[in-house]
Amino acid sequence: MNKTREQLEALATDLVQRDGLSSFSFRTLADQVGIKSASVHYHFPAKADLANALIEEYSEHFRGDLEAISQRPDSLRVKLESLIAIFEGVLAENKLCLCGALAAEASSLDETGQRLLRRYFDASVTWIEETLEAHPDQVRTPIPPPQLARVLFSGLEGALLLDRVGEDQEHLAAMRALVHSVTL
Amino acid sequence: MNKTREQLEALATDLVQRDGLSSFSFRTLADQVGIKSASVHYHFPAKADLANALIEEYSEHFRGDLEAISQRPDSLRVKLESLIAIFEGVLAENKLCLCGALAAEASSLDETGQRLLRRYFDASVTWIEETLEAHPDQVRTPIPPPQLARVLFSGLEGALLLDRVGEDQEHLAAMRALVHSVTL
DNA sequence: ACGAATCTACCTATTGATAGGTAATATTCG
DNA sequence: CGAATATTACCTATCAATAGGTAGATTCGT
Repeated sequence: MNKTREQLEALATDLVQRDGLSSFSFRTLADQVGIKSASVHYHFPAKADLANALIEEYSEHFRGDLEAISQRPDSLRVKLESLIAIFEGVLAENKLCLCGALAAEASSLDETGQRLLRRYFDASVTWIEETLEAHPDQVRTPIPPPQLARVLFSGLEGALLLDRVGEDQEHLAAMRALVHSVTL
Repeated sequence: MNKTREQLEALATDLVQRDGLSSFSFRTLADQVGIKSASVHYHFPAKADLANALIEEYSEHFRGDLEAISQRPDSLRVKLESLIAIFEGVLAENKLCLCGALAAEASSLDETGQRLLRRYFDASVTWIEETLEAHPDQVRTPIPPPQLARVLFSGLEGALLLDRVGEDQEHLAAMRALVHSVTL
């Protein structure tokens, strides 16, 4: 049905994750999808609207992935490893987290976009926090869940950033070591 | 003597750390420094050359800060806290790490720029690693220094990214908690 | 027939970059 | 020393390309 809009979003998401929001134009998108740039403006009046749509879609999708992990009857360690696996998958495609990429370019977003970004980070950290609190017996560190959750999520975002310019996946691997040491 | 070039570099560094490399043009720089955009090209033939100069300067400066920390007769914990303080200073100015910001936009760099970025991250991680190894008795975690160093540095880079879009400094604060728990 | 989607055909502003020139400051060498 | 020669640090003027964006006509599915 709304195939064009979906194609545009998919393409734009990919490009943002690879090279950032300012690495492509409406013409880039139009050409690849096979329409004219004016038609892209029909779907997304301005570039900030496009960015906001991408953040919402990405957040929703990520939220779904996290819920899927929650549903499984795994140990805390396995759940956190599944979270890391998501980031490893992104890295395998030579991409960044969409929201991480946009956070570095936050001034190109409007107020709504920045709020959406904040909500994404908040939701992610909160999920980790709740996951930690759901398995209090499997946490093996004096760091309280709220702080540990923040260390884990910013660690993952940073590791993705560093591992992409680096040669191997040292940083995400180190995050695995951290998870291993703080879980039973 | 080379005041113009230095002004251009200082201004460009600031702008990259705030909004990324594509947030400003040679004209932006020229106007603020009071010369013509063509004259900016005299100092930096292309934008990638400017980026490379910025990375080199930033890396050198950061390297100096790290060496200053090494020189001081502090405990491991205090040394790592001094490292965090550097990042807190950057956040206080509403900026990102220059190299972190550029890493999100790595495709606008040339091969040299990407190598310089890699070298910056490598050097930083290596410094942490060596600092940890210099105080083996003060490390209180089973995570080996190489991995711990990577967790710490990607954590700091990520925390900066997240805390800047967020309202407070939750993530850098959490990094402090981590350092507190892994050092004696 | 109607509205959603796309088109043609623009516009204005800006981008990074180049060519060619100029005045002042250094450097080199008879 | 002092004349010849570079070099530094700018300038004006201009380029083709691209940016995001708009107005209004047209096509297409239901």
